[in-house]
Amino acid sequence: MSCGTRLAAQLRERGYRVTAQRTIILETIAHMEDHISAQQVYEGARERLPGLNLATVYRTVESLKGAGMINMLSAGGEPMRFSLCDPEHPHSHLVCRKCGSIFEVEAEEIEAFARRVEEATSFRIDSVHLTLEGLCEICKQKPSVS
Amino acid sequence: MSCGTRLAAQLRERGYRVTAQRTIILETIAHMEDHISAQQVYEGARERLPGLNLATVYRTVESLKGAGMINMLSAGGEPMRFSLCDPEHPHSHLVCRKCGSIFEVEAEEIEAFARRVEEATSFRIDSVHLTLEGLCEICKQKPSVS
DNA sequence: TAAGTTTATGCAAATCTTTGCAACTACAAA
DNA sequence: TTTGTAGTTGCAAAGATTTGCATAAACTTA
Repeated sequence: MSCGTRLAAQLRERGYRVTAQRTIILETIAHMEDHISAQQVYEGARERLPGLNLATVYRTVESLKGAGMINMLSAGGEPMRFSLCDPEHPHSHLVCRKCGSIFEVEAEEIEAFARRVEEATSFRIDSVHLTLEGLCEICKQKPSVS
Repeated sequence: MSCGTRLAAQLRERGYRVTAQRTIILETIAHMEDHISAQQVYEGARERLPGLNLATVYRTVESLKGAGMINMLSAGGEPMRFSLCDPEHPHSHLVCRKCGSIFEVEAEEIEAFARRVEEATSFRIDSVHLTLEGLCEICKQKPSVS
């Protein structure tokens, strides 16, 4: 079973229709190393699906997030970025608000926290999103605020 | 010492200049009950400072976040919302992705997690942001995806 | 308190993201 | 297969957010 097929099955399983757009957008995100922006997803996916529209990219990532298949990350000021979910290794993001670099941090205990909240409230939580913002080692050297 | 004066002192202390715009925007956010959008901050603040520009609101909330004085919350799809920080009661947000309702959840342990990450890495973390997205009690009744 | 330096603001334009609507397509059921 | 229905997409327009640049204001130092 190919990577694309598996992802498609997962999509369908969660009640979403499997379309060429969704499949290709998902694969585009899956194959990129880093967290990528809507524009990058658009450009990458369009090589395989020329008629693709940017609005569809936005709507699709929204659906994919709803299906719990991707993560969305909005680092202060910068446009939103996406990456494939890895349920085995939940992680949070460490973002430098000066240079924009992004690091991933293991965060299983955050998942545990979410499960406790889920039990304590009547919510069904299907997406956990922790971002730690600050200054990276390099940027914190130089003072200057703004 | 009035509320505004205290906030202004806090701003200056952290290296930011105290301007009428910043003071009024901060007070506007402080006096609102809920998390409010840029547009609402703009409208509220403009009653006291008619010449105010929306771009200034955006730049100011960015600074205020940098100063650790406000929280920013982007609930799936909806525009960004802001609220005053309460260092005594760090909290995370529980957002329903269907009806958009927002609840606050105590989250001191998340702060503790951030402090550990800060020790383990070379980052200086000055803003912690946890959002739990899902379906609230009411919305999780009705099935239907999209 | 006046001058000088640096940062913040307003304005307009650019970018990023969402939305309304009509045409299209996936999937279920016949 | 064919048909019916509901969910998706493309397109264009609207809405949200950021940015460049010239001017104005805040803070520092004398």
